[in-house]
Amino acid sequence: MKANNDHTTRLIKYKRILIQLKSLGLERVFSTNLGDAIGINPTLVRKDFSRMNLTQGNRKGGYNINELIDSLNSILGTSELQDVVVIGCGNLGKALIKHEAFYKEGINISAGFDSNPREAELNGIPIYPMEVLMNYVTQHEIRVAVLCVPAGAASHTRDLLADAGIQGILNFTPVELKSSETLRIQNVNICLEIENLFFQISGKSSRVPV
Amino acid sequence: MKANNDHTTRLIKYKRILIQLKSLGLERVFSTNLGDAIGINPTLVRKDFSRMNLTQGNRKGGYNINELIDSLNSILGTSELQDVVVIGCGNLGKALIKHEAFYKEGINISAGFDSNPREAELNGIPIYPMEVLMNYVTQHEIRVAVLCVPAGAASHTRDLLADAGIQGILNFTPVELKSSETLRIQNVNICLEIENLFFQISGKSSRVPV
DNA sequence: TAGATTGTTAATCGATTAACAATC
DNA sequence: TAGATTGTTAATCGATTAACAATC
Repeated sequence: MKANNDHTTRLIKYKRILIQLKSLGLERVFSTNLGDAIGINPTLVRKDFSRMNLTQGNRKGGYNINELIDSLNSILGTSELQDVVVIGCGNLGKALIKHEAFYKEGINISAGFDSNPREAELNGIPIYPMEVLMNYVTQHEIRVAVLCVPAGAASHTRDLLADAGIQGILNFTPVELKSSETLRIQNVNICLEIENLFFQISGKSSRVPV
Repeated sequence: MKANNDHTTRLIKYKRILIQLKSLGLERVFSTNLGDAIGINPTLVRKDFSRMNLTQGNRKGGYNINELIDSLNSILGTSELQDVVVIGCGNLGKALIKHEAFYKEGINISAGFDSNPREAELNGIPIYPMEVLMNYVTQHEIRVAVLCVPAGAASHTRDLLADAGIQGILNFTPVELKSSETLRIQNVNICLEIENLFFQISGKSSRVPV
């Protein structure tokens, strides 16, 4: 599970680096280059490629960047726009809706939902009341939601989303939600990350024996 | 590194669960309870406690919650407010500054910085131009920054923060920054997490052999 | 050809878990 | 005491890395 996740994350990173290298005019790349770029051992790069069955490297000239990008696209899914909805349009939800950088990276926020919408749209993206969520999600075949509701509403909203047929949630609430068979959850706990940072830099972390 | 990170994350989670259990009136807790709560094996809970040298469980009655919280506090650092600054006051930066939930969890946003501030304060939190960053950070002994600048400014701002003596960065830009000896970086790449979710639910992830 | 890089097997490393004696 | 739970050692598991034959 965790491993698979790490593995996937690396594949996505390879793809991004490759697109950048391509835009710089490069045509071929070595496992060492990719390893350097994402901070891992080149052997692991080759192992990753081998694991995804694209044994297409040339034992002299490395990998063809275009072919590699194609392979990664076919494995990771298209590089076209992927629709998500934002649930909870408070400060954070609104910021994500207005955040233009997502679009550039292939993510399209198709609508926002709020139990009590203060505006009808933001940057041209419609904001609907929660009541129409189920309908909207079904009609537009939305599979992924970004959860930005207050902590108190997290668990209840998770269930709503599950009922509506959502399959993946990026969870920004401080309530840690657990993945199930049909609903995959990625928790982003900002406070926990900050607390973690404070601990790491406190020097106390080295006291914990390895 | 990764391991240590996971270990720390678990310690923080224990602490939070324990505080909640305490607020419910509980006084003692078993390793099984904590394991259930954060979704891990109870042996790992005991191992974690053992690793941090608080062998204080009672072989019949489990652990005393108060003692456990005290121990965790002394290891993780105080539970008092911890000051951070937000760098980059665009949509996301502003949202974090206005996000009141941080305060409840012991995190105090002490100021915001922007290369071109549009307002002097938000929710009573002052917004300063980048020029005064170094001075402010030194004077207020700020050690952790939350980075919300545009992708193009990420790397440059990282260097600025390092020069100013910042020791930890929570990085919300899509540019993956690397930790150094003196500057620890926690990357939160929203687009990557979403892309990961889409892959996980696509069913293709199971094609990748384990 | 000689040199370089891949793909893959075997070795290592570290984290998690099982098992169980200690003991409350 | 008998039963239950801890603390810790040994076993397992999986991910990463080293080594190296294959080959361009």
